[in-house]
Amino acid sequence: MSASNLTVTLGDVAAAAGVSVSTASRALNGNAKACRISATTADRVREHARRLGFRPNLLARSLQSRRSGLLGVVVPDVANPFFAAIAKEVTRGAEEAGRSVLLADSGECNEREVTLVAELQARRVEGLVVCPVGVDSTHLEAANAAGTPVVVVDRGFRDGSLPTVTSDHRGGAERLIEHLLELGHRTIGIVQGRPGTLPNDDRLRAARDALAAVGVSIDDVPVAGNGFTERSGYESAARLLADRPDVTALFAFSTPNAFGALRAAAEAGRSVPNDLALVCFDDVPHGEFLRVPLTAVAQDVRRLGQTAAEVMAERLETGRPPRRRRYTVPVRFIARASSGGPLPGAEPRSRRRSSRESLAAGAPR
Amino acid sequence: MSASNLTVTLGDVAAAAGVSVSTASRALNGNAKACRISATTADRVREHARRLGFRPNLLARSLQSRRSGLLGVVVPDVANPFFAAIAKEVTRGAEEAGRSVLLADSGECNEREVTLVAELQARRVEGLVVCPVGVDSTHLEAANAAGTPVVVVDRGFRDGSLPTVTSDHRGGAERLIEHLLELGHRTIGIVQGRPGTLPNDDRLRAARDALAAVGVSIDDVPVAGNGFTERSGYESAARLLADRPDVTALFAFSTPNAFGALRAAAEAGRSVPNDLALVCFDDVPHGEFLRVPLTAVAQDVRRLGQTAAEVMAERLETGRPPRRRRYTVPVRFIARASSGGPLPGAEPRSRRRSSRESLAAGAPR
DNA sequence: TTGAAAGCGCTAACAG
DNA sequence: CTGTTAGCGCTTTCAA
Repeated sequence: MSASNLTVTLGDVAAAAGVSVSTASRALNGNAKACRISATTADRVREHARRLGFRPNLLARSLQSRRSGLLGVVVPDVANPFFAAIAKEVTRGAEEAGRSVLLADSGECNEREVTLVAELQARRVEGLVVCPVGVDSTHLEAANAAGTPVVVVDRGFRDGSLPTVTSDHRGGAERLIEHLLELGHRTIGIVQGRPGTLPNDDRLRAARDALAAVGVSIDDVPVAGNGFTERSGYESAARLLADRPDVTALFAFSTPNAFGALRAAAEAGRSVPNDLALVCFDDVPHGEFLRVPLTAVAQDVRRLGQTAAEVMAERLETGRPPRRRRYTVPVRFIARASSGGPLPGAEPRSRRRSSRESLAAGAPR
Repeated sequence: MSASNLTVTLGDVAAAAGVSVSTASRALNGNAKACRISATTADRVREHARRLGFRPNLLARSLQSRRSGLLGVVVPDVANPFFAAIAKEVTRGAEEAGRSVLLADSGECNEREVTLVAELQARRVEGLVVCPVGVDSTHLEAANAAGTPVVVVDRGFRDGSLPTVTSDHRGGAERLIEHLLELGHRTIGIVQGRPGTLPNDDRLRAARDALAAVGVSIDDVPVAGNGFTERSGYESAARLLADRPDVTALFAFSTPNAFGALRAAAEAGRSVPNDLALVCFDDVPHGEFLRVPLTAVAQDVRRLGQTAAEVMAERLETGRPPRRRRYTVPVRFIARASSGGPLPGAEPRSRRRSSRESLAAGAPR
C-alpha cells in the first residue's frame, strides 16, 4: 500500500531512488525528455515516488516559481445565489486554467473588503475577481497597479481603470419602464436598492430618462429605498404607497425589494396586478410557481461570471491589459402577470425601439 | 506615497533600516518585546516597512512555519444556495480563526472530487470541509488518516470514521409522513432524490418505517426518482401518477423535486392540494409567495455550516479528534397549503409523538 | 545523463 | 539587544 504521505519530500524520493533531488525533480515534472533523463532513471524515480506516496508541496513550488496558482475571489455575500453563481463560474474558469480559488466574503462591508484584498495579495494570488461593495475602489486600483490584475463584476465604479463586467442595467431598466408606459402607466414609484452603487444609480438614471422622454417630470417620479433587501423593499414601498396613492405601478430594483413591495402592497390593500402593477430587476428562480408571477428583467449571472473569468484568463495568460474597460452583458425581459394588462382609459402606445438596446454589447466572442 | 509593493522583501526592509533580516522579522512580528529588540530599532524597521510598502509573503511564511493557514472546502455545486450557505458559514468561521478558504466545486462528480482533494492537500490545507458527492469516501478517509482533518457535511457515509454533520433526515421525513397520515393519506408516492446518498436513503427509510408503523406494506409505497433535480422530480412524479392513480399524496425529497412534481401534477390534471397533497423536504425561500405554498421540512443550513466550522475549529485548535462522529442538526416542520386538509372520509388520527424527535441532537453548545 | 549549488522569502535556534 | 546560520521543499542554472 502506498497511502499518500504529506511529509515525504522530494529529497526522500531522491534518496530512495538513489539520485539527486534535481534529477528527481526533472523526472517527476515530465521534463525527463527535455532534460535528457534516462528512461530507466525516470521510471525508477516515479516508481519510488508512487510507493512513498509523494505529493509535491505546492507552497514550496509556488515560492520558488513565483507563481502561486491562486486566484482571489471576493464577494459581498456568498450565500446570495447571485454571487454564488458568479463565484461558481469564476471557480470553474480558474480550475480549467489549473488555478485554485481563494474565496472571501466581505459581508457587504467595505473595510472588510480592504482587509481581505490585502490578505489575498499577501498570499500572492495571481489575480483578483471582485464584486465590490461599491463605495470605494482605491484598494482595488492599488492592487491592480501593484501587479495583481483586478476584474470587477456586478457593482463597479463610474471612473477608474478597472475592467468591469456588469449587466446592462440601463437597458434593462429602460425596458421595464417602456413596458409600463405601453400599458398606460405614468405615475411609477421606484423601489430602489442601495444608492451610490453603480447598478442602482444606472438603473435609476435610465428609468428617469425613459420617463422624461415621455414628458414625466423628474419630480413626479417618487423614489425610495436604501438597500437591495426585502426589508428596504417593504419599508420603501409602504412609504411610497402612503405618500403617493396615485402611483399605479412600482418598479423594484431587486427580487427581495419586489417581495418586500408585494407585502407592502398587500398590507395597503392593493392587489397586484389589479390595483397595482409591479415589475422588477432580477428574476426569481421558479418564478412561474409564484402566486403572482413577476414581470422582470433577468440578469445572465452565469455569463457575468464567465465573462469575468475570460477577461481574467486572457489578462493572466497573455499578460496584456484587457481590451476594454466595460463588458456589458445583455439582460432578458420577461413579461408575466405582475405588470397586468393595459390600464383602463390609456391609449395604446407602441414601444419605441430603444437606442440602447442595440448597443448592449456582448462579451467578447 | 507608499503604495504597497509585492516585490519588496524583508531583506529590502532590513537593508533600508540597516539591520539584519532576523531583526527586521522580529521587529515586524511583534516579537520585539519578547526578543528584546530596542524600541527605536523596532520603530525604525516598521517605519521603513511602511514606507516601502512591504507585504510579507505568506507563501514563504507558510513554507517555513509549516502552517498554510488554508482551509479547503469542497462542494458539489457552489451555485446551489444550499451549498453556498454552507460555504459561507465555513468561510466565516475560517476567517475568524485567521485562515483563508480554498473553495472547490466538484460538480457532483466523484472523480473530480478526488482530484480536487488531492490538489488541496498538495496546497497543504490544514483541514478539509467537504460536502461529498457521496458515493465513495476512500480519498477522504485517506486524507484524514494522512493528517489533514476532514469534516463531512450534508451527505455522508454510513460507515467510516469521518465526523459528519447532517440534518435530521430521518426525523424530518418521519414528521412529514406523520403529517400526511394525520390528514388521512395512506397511499403516498415518494419522489426521491439521488439513491445511494445518505440523505436520500435516510429519508426513504424513515418514510417507509413511518408508513410500516401504521400497517402500510412496503409494496404499497411507490418510489421513483434518481436525483435531487427538477427534472427527476418531474419525470418520476409523472410516472408515479400514471402507474398509481390511487396515490393521494406525494412526498418530494427536495424543492426542485417538488417543483417538478408540481408540473407533473398539473399536466396530469391533478390540482394541488385539492386532488393531490404535496409535501417536501427542504424549504424554498419566499415560499409564502408561491401559488401553492409548500408544506415542508426546512433544514437549518446555516447551523449546518456553523457546526461544521466549529467541529473543524476545535479539531484544528486542540489537535484532538472530534468528540463525536455524528452531529445532527434539527429540522423545522412548516405546515402550509400544499398538503391540504383532512382527506374526506378519513377518521381523524392524532399524531403520535415520535421517539426520534426528542433525540434530534443539536450541535455542541 | 546527472549532480552540486544557489536561492525563492521567511523564521528561529544559537551565538555573541 | 542583534547578527549569523541553517533550513522549509522545491526548481533551475551551471558544471561535469
